[in-house]
Amino acid sequence: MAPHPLDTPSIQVTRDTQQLFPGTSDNGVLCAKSSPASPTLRARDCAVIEASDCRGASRKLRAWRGGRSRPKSELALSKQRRSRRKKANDRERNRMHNLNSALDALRGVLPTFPDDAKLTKIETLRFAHNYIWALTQTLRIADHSFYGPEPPAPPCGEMGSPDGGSTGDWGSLYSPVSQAGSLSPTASLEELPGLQVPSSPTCLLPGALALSDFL
DNA sequence: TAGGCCATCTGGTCCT
DNA sequence: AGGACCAGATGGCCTA
Repeated sequence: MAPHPLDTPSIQVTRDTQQLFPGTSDNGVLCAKSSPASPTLRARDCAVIEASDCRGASRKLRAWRGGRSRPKSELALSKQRRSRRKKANDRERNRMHNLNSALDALRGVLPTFPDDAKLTKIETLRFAHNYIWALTQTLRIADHSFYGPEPPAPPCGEMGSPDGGSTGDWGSLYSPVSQAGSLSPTASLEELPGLQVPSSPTCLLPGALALSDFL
């Protein structure tokens, strides 16, 4: 298990240590970023902050200068901005590491074929969604078969995914719809651990669904 | 070599 | 004021 980023604060000498907030020009014009930036960044960042240029620029400028507090030197401001950005970068890095850890945990409970195959992020999310949906349907069918024909199964048209049916971009009525099946295992649905496919899938699991259909 | 995936940096926005 | 979250940009790595 990889060390948690929070436990081991990452000390990375990256671009940010070299070119973060190059500072201001002599006349006090703030040029926020000099690294290769997007056109939008170029348009909005390395511009002279003037009221006529930016929305609420005067307010930003006042805030940037420290509001009503004692004005700081340009050097101090530059140091402060650099420090804040570095801390923000660290937090963002940790946040993404946590997100990836959660994603790894999710991968850990999802069956993959072969076992060491690693799903991408989007595949993991789609697979998890559809896998949960399939398990839910399996439980529902199992209940029906155990307690008899009643209560009657809802019409197929009312069976949506676990999120209430309004799946949006996640899928349609039949949730296991392949949207990006880059992983192409040949295993059938019956091979999914803990997933017992009814002998008569009827409308729930039409046809022979492959694992790739869950992605 | 093009395309996909990913990590990281960054500025903006919202919230506490 | 500062943190969380988000989306855009960028560069690196890998594979077909």
